[in-house]
Amino acid sequence: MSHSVTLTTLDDAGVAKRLCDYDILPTRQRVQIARVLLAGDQHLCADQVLGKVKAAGSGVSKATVYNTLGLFADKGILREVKVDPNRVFYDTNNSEHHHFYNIDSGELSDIDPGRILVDQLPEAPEGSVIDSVEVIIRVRQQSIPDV
Amino acid sequence: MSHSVTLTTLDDAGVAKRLCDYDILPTRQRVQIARVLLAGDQHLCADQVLGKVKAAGSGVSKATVYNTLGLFADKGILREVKVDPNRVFYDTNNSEHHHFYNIDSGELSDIDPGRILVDQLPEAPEGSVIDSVEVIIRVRQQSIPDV
DNA sequence: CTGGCAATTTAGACAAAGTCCAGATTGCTC
DNA sequence: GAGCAATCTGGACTTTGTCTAAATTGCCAG
Ligand SMILES: [Mn+2]
Ligand SMILES: [Mn+2]
Ligand SMILES: [Zn+2]
Ligand SMILES: [Zn+2]
Repeated sequence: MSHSVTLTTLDDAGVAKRLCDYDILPTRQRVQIARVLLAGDQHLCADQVLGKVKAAGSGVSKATVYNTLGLFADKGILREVKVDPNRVFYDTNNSEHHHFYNIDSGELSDIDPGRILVDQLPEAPEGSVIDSVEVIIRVRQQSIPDV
Repeated sequence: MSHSVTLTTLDDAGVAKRLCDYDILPTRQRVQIARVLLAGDQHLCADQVLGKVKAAGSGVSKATVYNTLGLFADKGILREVKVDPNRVFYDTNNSEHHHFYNIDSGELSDIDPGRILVDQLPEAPEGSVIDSVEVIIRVRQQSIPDV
């Protein structure tokens, strides 16, 4: 069993169990949000999650979506990715990995782990301790070269 | 002469010349903003720049501060650092380097170049091309260990 | 059961950061 | 000095997210 489950076919009971594993009380709203998220590896922002939950016919308020995403991130079932000053992405892949960010399309994608290596990590400034190391490779749409 | 000038004693004429070097027409407002910025190596957000300009007794509008910071970044005299979803930092050090970001204090600081090395850069996704590579080391205030 | 109670959810007000616009200013050039 | 393009400006507006106070829900003791 992998740590980052990506089954499309996760029923409410399965989702609830998974939430419990992360010490999250599985309310109706949390299960609905988790179902949308755990449908596969994704990088979604709060708005998109709200849209998908609503599209799925479930009624969940904006405040609850924000509360829940924050809770999920705290509990470690999701990872926040802060790469764009306008929105936080929630990453269903909670293992250590880095990202490409397409500044034209706004699309975030994983960098194949092992395809990058950060060496010689420096000491954190006096009085602080490292929390996370994040590599972001910003990419642009390739422009057509002149013929 | 280094590329990133950090003189505290840069007069209006000097600043204006520097703006011209970057192909920026030195208006009164742009010079005032540049004086605040080029006073030393700093990582400031728009609000802080606006505050400093106003504190210096110069009248510059919010819209002009935003326009000008964007222009300076486009022209390459400043670098935008996107590490916090709430604000963009403007870095007066426009050379390639990476950052520590203290998530408790909100302080951004440079990583000594050469103290970090990113290896085995992966290929950009099909149809895209690398724009920049950014390493962000998030740090926390060190908690006091139990006695 | 059933009232009590804490946790959760909700609508909508609010806030922070940034963008946009239409009119005013500025700085050339002729 | 008039004409003109670039720039600047106040303030309305947008986006993303937070906050609050009231309603709902889920549990549990009695
Ligand atoms: Mn969004
Ligand atoms: Mn913002
Ligand atoms: Zn990811
Ligand atoms: Zn820097």
